Amino acid sequence: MMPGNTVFAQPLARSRLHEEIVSILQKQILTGMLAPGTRLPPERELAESLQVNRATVREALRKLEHVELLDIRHGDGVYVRDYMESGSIDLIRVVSGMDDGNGALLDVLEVRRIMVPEMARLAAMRRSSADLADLERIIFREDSVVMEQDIQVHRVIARASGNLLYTIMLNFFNQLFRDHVLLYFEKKQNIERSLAFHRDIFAAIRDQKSGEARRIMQEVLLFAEAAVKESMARQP
Amino acid sequence: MMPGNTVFAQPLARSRLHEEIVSILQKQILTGMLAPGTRLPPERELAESLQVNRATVREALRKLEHVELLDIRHGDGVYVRDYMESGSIDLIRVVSGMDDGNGALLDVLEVRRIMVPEMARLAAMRRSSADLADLERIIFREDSVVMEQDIQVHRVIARASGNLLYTIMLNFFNQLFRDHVLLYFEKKQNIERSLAFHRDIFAAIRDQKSGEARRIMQEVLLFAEAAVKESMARQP
DNA sequence: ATTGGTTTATTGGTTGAACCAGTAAACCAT
DNA sequence: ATGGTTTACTGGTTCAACCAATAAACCAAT
Repeated sequence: MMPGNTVFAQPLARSRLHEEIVSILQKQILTGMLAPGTRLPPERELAESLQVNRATVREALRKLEHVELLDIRHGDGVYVRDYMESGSIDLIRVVSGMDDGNGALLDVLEVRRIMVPEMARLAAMRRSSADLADLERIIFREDSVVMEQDIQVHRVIARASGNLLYTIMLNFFNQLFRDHVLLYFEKKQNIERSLAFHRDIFAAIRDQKSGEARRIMQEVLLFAEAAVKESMARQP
Repeated sequence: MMPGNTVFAQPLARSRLHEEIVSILQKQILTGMLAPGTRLPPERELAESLQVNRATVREALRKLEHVELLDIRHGDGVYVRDYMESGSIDLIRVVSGMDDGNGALLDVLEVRRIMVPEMARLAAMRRSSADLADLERIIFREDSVVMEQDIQVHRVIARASGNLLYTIMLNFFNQLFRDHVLLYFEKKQNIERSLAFHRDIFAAIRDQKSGEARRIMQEVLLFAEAAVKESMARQP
């Protein structure tokens, strides 16, 4: 893969104004500065105190409503909800991005360690011949970058599991650990570990050996997890 | 519990205008009517064709951006993303609410069957004495409604697992199956099943028998799952 | 022919000032 | 005490602009 592209890899998305407001309020809610049940100032006041238009404030409040951090009641007001009662996984992204957010990342790793092997097991049981063909095409292609190959392998396995939620959660994991994955595939030994994994999981899924698929997935996850934790320790 | 409250149980939330727009676009994207990569008309045109103000359109588009169904690019335009690449669990809610949405609900049940017993196992291992006290207080209280009791039991177990993601996903499950849970606790035999479950899981967690906690949780989940599937078959 | 800078039309982002619509609290009549 | 009415406040929506980023067309220099 192309080395040294860490600087201009991302388009450095300039934050939009309403996203700034989201960050400010998010932080205050998650740190408890704004306790659950608290009633926020009216939109008009918020807009004035933030020196911003009311429409901009509204777009920010809307986002916080979507992640169930706020309760917006027409004619009444805006109330802070208890984030421990939220059912929005997006909250994890927010918490992960905070100062001591690595704890949340460890939580995600723990859940992934349980879910993804099970996903592989189901995939081995349920895979169609089309799934198998996709997997083979992805794995036995010389020109491709291993990292992209790896992501696609997981994606096809998720699809083969026949469970939409697995696909979505896999995407969620990939997004969350995007930076760590980039680092992971810098090391030659990790790349070789992945290639071996691709070979083995393909065989297991081809032969519909569900237990073995599960085991293979679990092993590679533990391996990758150790690498992630190590890089987290270095760059907190 | 109070019977016959099915009519006025919910405040029949009148949909806000921007939510209507969200529904319309969501449907078109998830059914493939709007294919990934498609560029939406400019906000101004959308507003005109929907006979609605641009600010209202924007709040709708914002929501769809949050669930990763749209990609909004300043100065460029609004593009439809591939929902199979979304990492937003909220999508499941949307899919579940569609015509053939029960498939998605079955997917969620399948994941829950894997995750929640593991959550109980961790809770038994990690529970603090405060967690245990909470659990005891909730379970051995005569005046409470069993359904609320049950939800709180699960909530404390999630908290005791020490993993924030479990708490959030549990909330997600509860919200998704809210209606089914209501039906579930109409039946006397189900209530008794839950009371026995509370007793057993409490003992397992108290004695920190993690394997047993896991097994007990798994059994009650399978039991409840069967009931949910049955009621799904009756009321699709 | 390619590169790099400039212009321009288009599109999302933000603003200000209104008005509509739902809520809760105070108030009043019964 | 109960039920209906008024009122002040708050979120929801609208309208009409202007700001800012993008892409495409264009142009100039190499």
